[in-house]
Amino acid sequence: MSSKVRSRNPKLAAALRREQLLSIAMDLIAKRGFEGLRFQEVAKQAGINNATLYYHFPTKEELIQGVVRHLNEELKKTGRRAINEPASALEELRIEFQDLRDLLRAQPKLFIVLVEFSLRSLRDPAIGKMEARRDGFWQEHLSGIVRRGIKQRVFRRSTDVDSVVHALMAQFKGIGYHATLGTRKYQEMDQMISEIGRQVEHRLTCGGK
Amino acid sequence: MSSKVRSRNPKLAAALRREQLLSIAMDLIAKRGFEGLRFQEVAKQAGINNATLYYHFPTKEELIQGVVRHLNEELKKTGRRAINEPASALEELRIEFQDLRDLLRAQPKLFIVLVEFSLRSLRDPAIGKMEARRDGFWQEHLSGIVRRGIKQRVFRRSTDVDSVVHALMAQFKGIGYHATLGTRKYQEMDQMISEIGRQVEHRLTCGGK
Amino acid sequence: MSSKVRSRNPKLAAALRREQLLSIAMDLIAKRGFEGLRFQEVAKQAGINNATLYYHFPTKEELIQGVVRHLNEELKKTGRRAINEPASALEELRIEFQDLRDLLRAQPKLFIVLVEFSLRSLRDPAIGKMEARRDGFWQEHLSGIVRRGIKQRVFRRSTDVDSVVHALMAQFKGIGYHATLGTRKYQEMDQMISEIGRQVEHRLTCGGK
Amino acid sequence: MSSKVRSRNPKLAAALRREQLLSIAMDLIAKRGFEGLRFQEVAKQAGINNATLYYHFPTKEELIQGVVRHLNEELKKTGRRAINEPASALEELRIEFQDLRDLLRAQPKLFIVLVEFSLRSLRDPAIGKMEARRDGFWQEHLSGIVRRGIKQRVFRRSTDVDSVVHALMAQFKGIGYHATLGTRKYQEMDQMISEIGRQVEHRLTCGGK
DNA sequence: CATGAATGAGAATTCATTCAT
DNA sequence: TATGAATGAATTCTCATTCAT
Repeated sequence: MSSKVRSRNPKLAAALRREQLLSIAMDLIAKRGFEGLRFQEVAKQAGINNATLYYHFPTKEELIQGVVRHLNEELKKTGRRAINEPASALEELRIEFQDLRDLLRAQPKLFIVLVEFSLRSLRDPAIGKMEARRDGFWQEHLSGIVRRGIKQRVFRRSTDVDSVVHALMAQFKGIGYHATLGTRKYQEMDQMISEIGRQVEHRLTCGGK
Repeated sequence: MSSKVRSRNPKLAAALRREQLLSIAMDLIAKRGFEGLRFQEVAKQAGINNATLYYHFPTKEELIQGVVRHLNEELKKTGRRAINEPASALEELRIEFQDLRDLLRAQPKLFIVLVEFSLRSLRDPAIGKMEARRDGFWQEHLSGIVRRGIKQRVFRRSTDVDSVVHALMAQFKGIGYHATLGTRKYQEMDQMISEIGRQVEHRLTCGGK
Repeated sequence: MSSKVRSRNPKLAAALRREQLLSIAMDLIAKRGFEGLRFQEVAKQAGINNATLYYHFPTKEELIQGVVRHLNEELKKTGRRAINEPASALEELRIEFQDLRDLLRAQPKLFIVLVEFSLRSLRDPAIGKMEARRDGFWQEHLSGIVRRGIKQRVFRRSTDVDSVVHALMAQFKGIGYHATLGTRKYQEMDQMISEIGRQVEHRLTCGGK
Repeated sequence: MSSKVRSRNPKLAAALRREQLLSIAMDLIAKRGFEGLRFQEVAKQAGINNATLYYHFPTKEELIQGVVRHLNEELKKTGRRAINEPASALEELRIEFQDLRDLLRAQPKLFIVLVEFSLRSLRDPAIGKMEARRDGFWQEHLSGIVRRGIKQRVFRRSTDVDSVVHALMAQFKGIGYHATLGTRKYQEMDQMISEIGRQVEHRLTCGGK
């Protein structure tokens, strides 16, 4: 089992094994919850010995922080669609919603783990920092879109960037949260996302206070 | 310490003690997380012996289910404002947002505990059932408002009730989630809530597809 | 529930309640084993409060000793058949076997409890004494039969009373033990008892060393 | 203390340690009873930590089942005398009695543990199965002897194999039971065993119904 | 890299017993 | 007699972590 990961390149092999271990750990967090993550269980599922896992991650804390980074990588992968220079900020925003919808279908686990980490961040400063950093990046990203929208005159001139961005973050989080921990029917989920998308667009593009 | 709860009426005293214990447990869940809830700690904070707590709640599971009920009671208390017959569904909706804002300020802990329970409901069927029930009631409540709004011609005739209600639930959840586990500045929070409120109103009241 | 036991005569009522409690305790020992006997469980099954049971039996040890006495009473009830002056010692012996067979069918629980007490007597001196006393009486009883048999010339003159009596005790115990904790088919049980009975008779009545 | 068990051969060392632990557990059952067996006590007597014992036996149940197997091994060791091709079935039977007598002197604890297990088998299905299996093997073994005796014309032709075998089992159990939990004088014990042996032989070898 | 064995510090739960009313 | 509430002392079991090989 463990031999499958070995290769001629030891550095690569080590990195692969790390990835494998982190992936197992993340799945376990999704399945059993943050506090349900057991060092022994990770090792067992990887087919290695308890103590060997300690070679890769000298403490549970480090394993967890590895999972956070692993999660961030996973989230980045989805955002790639945005690279193909979209026509307008509105387009960009729609892509954000689309990405969310896709990710919800493809990897619902991610959202559960995200919620687990949010809670953990309240108690674990190290996680808190990493979570704040991710939120910060995201906020920046969304701010960019909104600002571009205003500049492009696609969005109302009177738009309050910060409020809208926080609203968007809350809405995105809410969608992920409600979809994975509440409703679980795809159809309902899609209609809900579309509805929120329309609300946002409506408000951002129409005139008025 | 334990004597504070005693009174001439034993039934009342028992109920009060239960409330006290559940309140302590809920606070602990907010502070240390669901899995961080220690039976001993609850007893200690109540000033009673470990085993005495078992007299009141024969298992940890029962204590936890008690906390869910306690939480539901707390949530109901907030909704009372809605009783004073509001003028229209729009008014009702605004009250919902207002209630949310108030509760977020008054008892931010509740939202943390709510998230903890959502996660727990994935793994614990008993909690799952209770959570589904609460969500169901809430959905009904919001559906009523939206339907009344349509009947009153305050909301667009073409409104798809289910989508809107799920959108609202996701947004409310997102607000609580983002406000307690992300941003924590009151001003940002308020602006975010207002922004979402305006989006919703805009979409529900303006004509168009 | 508890009122059923009450009567005009308080002394009688108390005695009846004691009997009831001991009976419950004995059944519990049969069902769950000696160490499985729970003070709380006895109270619960009697429909009284934990603390009330302490009124009747100030300690668990006293409850247990009460059960031993209760068991002895039960055992005495069976022996009554022997009173009707049997013709000979052989007759008496046969009655012993018959009594055993009957008791095994009527109250198999007794034998389980007897075994429980034998084991307990190894560790609990108080029980040990009571058990030794019962065994002593029984030994006397059997010695009487054997001696009468010799005097009546029904049994071999060369019979060694002590050996035979101990053999009988071992056999009776073995029958109860094997029948309740091993075989449980009535037919097999009866044939086994008859076989042993024949062996004993054969040896006791035939000539030769 | 724990180092005494270590050796160059790790497999052997592990097996030895297991044996050591099981032996300690069996002694404790004999001394304190089945329910008096404390995981901690076993660990303490082995000079290892509580948790280390759990490394070897993941649950108390597994430890106990290990003890049953250990006990069976011990019992098998005694039966070896029978291998030296005895002259006749009568000889074989006498060897059985002799083995019993020897074992009673050499390892009286075994009998206590056997009784403990019989009782436990009433409540614990896993133990029940193991006990039934042992009894089954023993029954087969004794049946073989009796059948050979009939074929060899040493035992009465009209012998009912099943009854005799069950009678023998009950008698053997009774001897062990009475000798370890009742009488404890060697002389009385020996005479009792001889007496029963003579009864059995007499009945099996003499003619008559 | 890898492993088997070991450990200390908890954590939940049980139970006989006590006490005020 | 009877009860509800309380308690201390166990006891089983879990888990992150360490260490010799």
